[in-house]
Amino acid sequence: MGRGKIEIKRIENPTNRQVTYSKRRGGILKKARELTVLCDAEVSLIMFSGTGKFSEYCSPTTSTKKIFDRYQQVSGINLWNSHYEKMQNHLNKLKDDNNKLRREIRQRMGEDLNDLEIDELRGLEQNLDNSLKIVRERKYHVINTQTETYKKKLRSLHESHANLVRALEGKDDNGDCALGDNGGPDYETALGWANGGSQMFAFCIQPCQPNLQETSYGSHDLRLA
Amino acid sequence: MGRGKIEIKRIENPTNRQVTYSKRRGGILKKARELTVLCDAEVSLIMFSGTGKFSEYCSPTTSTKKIFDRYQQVSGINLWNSHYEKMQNHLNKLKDDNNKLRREIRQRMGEDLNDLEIDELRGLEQNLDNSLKIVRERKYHVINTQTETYKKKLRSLHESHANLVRALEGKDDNGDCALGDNGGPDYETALGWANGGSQMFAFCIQPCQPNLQETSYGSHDLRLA
DNA sequence: AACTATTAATAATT
DNA sequence: TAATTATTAATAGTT
Repeated sequence: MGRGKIEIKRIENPTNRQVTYSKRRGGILKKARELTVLCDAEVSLIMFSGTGKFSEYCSPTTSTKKIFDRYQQVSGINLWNSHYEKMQNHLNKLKDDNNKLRREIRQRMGEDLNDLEIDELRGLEQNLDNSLKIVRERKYHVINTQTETYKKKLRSLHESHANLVRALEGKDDNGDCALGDNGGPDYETALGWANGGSQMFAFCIQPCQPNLQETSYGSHDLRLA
Repeated sequence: MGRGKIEIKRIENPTNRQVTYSKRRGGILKKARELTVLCDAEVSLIMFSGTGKFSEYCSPTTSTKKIFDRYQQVSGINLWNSHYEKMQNHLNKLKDDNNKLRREIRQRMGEDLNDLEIDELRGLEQNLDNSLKIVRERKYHVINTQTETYKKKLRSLHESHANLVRALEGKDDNGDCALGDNGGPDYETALGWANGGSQMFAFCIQPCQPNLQETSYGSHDLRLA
């Protein structure tokens, strides 16, 4: 298509080459646009001339980035991987670790036991038994500590109350009370005991089927009970 | 260029559209090739038809990835960043999950209990207790199943032995024995019992401090004991 | 950059 | 679905 047929090989004359590039660039861009419109295709065309001049076309329904993403999906070539191979490996390792950890937790919850050999089962049993003892001990320790705290507060409250009664008995029968913020044991703190107490003794009530979710050990359910 | 001029607008007939796509795709690919050779340009052409069919051309002196990299340099649009960020976020989430899972396992092993509230402790205790029961049950089930298998094998062995003795008593005192592969209970299988047996009764010996590593529940240590 | 002779692409048809 | 062909579109060489 021109004044004569040409061989498809590099045009040696630089000026000619540049001119031809310019003309054909226009042509192929037009073709890309037409293909997009006529056939509602999505096209990305990127060109660099021999001198490094950059041109592109991208169908208006999409973006170069989207085309790239799609290109990867379809071609199976992951362009990011080479860039971020280490990260990808790290990611895969973490995923794998997570799966293993989840499996261990499931097994520690009595699920997924079918694959375990007898000695693995024995090990798990032994381990759970041991852990249970430690947790139980810790629980009693916490309960004792809290109980001690509440006892002290209660004692302090009693004392304070006794002082109050004594003070009132020493005064006239007028309802006015001179007691202000004297830095002594306050009622608010002492009353906090009521909440702590309900938690403290709640351990007697235990649901038949603990609803373990995430790492809450079903405490929310218990708290509501 | 055809039997008639056409308007550049979407071809409504799907078959026609598909045919035109196919033809023009070939045309534009050829144009891209020619531009590459004639003007030593670098060209990347990616096309998706309306039905999702994917085609591409890339100048042989380069690669799609190189074109993308160059495209970014020239256009200033960073195509990797958003991906990098996504990956980074994913990575962080996985790390976080990982830590939570590890913490849960530590707590299920009786470690790291200091941060737990009393009701969380109670939940954990309850959960461990429950899990222990399930694991124990499963262990007994496995032991029983194995025991039954070994019992059957033993019985079969005894029978086979008795038959052998009877056969020998009925024959002359010559050492020759006519017993061949008669498909009866074999000694190999029966002898396998010895190994199984050592595992079977090993559950009486339990180490004081189970060495839990990975998901092995210290079974390797036990196996060596 | 514009022109035009010529080839190349392709729309309609088979 | 794949060839054929009449026609338009692209463009090589020229101005």
